[in-house]
Amino acid sequence: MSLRHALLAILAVEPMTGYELTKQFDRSAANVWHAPHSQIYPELRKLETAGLVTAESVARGDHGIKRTYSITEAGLDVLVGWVEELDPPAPDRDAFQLKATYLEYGSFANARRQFEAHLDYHEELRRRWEVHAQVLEQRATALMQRRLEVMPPELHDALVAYKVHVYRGLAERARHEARWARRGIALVEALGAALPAEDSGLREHGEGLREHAELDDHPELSERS
Amino acid sequence: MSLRHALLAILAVEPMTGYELTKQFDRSAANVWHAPHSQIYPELRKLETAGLVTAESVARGDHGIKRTYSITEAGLDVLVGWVEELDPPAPDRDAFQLKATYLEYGSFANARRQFEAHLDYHEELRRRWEVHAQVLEQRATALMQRRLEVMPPELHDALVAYKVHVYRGLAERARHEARWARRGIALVEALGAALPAEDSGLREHGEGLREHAELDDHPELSERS
DNA sequence: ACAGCCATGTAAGTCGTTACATGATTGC
DNA sequence: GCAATCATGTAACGACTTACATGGCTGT
Repeated sequence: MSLRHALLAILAVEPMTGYELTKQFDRSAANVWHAPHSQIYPELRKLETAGLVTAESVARGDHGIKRTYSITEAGLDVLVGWVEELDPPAPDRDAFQLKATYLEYGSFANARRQFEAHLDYHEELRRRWEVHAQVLEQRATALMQRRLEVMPPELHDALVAYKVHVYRGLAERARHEARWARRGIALVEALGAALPAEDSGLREHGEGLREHAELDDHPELSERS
Repeated sequence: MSLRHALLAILAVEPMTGYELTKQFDRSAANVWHAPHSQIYPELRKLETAGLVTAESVARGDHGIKRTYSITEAGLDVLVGWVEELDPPAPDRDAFQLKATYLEYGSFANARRQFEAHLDYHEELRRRWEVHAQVLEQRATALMQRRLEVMPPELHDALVAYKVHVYRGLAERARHEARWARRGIALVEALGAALPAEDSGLREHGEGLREHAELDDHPELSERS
C-alpha cells in the first residue's frame, strides 16, 4: 500500500502527467520505495477509479494523449490519514543477511567477495545519501521548491527537516552496513588464517559433508543426545 | 528466490517434515526472511518437482499422511551455487522511511508518536538479536547442534562465526534505528518549540494548504517569492 | 535519417498475504 | 471430553518483476 501514498504525496505538490510523476518519483520517493513505471501507470488508474486523483486528457501529436493527474480532496485526506496511521512493522526480509548466515557452504574466498561487494555498494550508497541530504537541506531540488511554494510557511522547516533526517539516517545506515561488511572481511581473514593450508569451504570439504549427511540414512550410526 | 534457498539450507541439516521445517525455519532463517507456512508447503512441492528434494510419505492416523523431505545432491549443488553467487542489491523499500519523509502532512504529536513506535520496536528487536547471537555463539539451539554434527569439524568455527556476525549486525542495525528514532523525537520537539502555540500540522493548517493548492488554478493570485 | 528522450502502456509470471479449511494426536 | 499442538493444505487477491510494444518530438 505504500506506492499509492508515495504517488499521492508527489501529486500533492502539483498536477503532473504519469511520465513527469515517474521522473519526480525516481528522484525522491523511489529512494526509499522503488517502483518501475509499469507499476505506476496502472496505479494511477486505480487512484483515479478510487476518486483520489482526477485525470485530464490532453492531445499530444495526432492520436496520442497525455493525461495530467491532480490530487483530489479525498486524495489529500487519504494521504494525511496514512501519515497519521501507525503501521505494523514490515516482516524482515534481507537476502544478503540470509546468505551471510550460510556462508559456510561456500569458500572463504567467496565469503570475502560477498562482504566486499556489500561494502562497495554501501559505501557508494552512503555518498549518495549524504549528497542527497545536503541537496534537500539547501532546498535545491525542483520538487522541493514547488513544495515550499505550496505549503504554508510555518511548515517549511519541518518539511525540510524530516526529509533531511530520513536521508541522514539512510547515510548512517549505509555507514553501519559498510562497517559490518568490513568486520565481516576481517572475520573471514581470521577464519582463513586458522585454516591456512587451503581455500576452504564446502567445495573442498563437500564430499565430507555429503557423507556426513548420508549417515542420516543409518540412524544407528548418527544417533545423538 | 530466497525462500527456496533458505529451505534447502535447513534441509541440508537433516530430513524433516514440512511442519518441522516450518518450525525450524521460524526459529532461524525467518528472522531475516519471513515466510508463512502457506508459502512453505507449496514451495516444498516445487522443490520436489525440480528434484532438489525428495519426499517420503509416511502414514499418519488412518488417512493422514506425513511427508518427510530430504535434500538431494542436486539440491546441495543449488544451495552451494546460491551461496557463491553475488546477487544484485535489492531495490530499497522501507515503508517507515517513506512515511517519515512526509511527516509534515501530519501533526507534530503524530510525528512524535511515529518515531516513538519505531524506537520501541527497534529497542525490542535489539534485545532479541543480542540474545539470539549469544545463543548461537554458545551453539545452543537444536538445529545448530545437528548442523555441527553433520558438518566437517574444520568448518565449525566458520559456521558459528558467520551466524553470530549476522545477528550482531542485526542488533547493531536495530541500535542504529533506535538512535535515529530518538534523534527524530528530539527533532520534533525542536520543531514544536519553534511553533509553541498549537499542535501544528496539516490538520490545523490544512485549509491553508488546500487553498494554496487551489490557488494554482489562478496563477496570478498565488505568485510569490 | 537517426539517436535520444518523451510518453504510455500491456502481459505473463512470480512472490507474498490473509483467510479459510480439515483432521490427528497427546496430555489433562 | 477438551484444549493445545501436530500437520497439511487451498484459494483469492494484491504487489512486484521483466519483457515487450508502440509511437511522438527534437535536434543534428
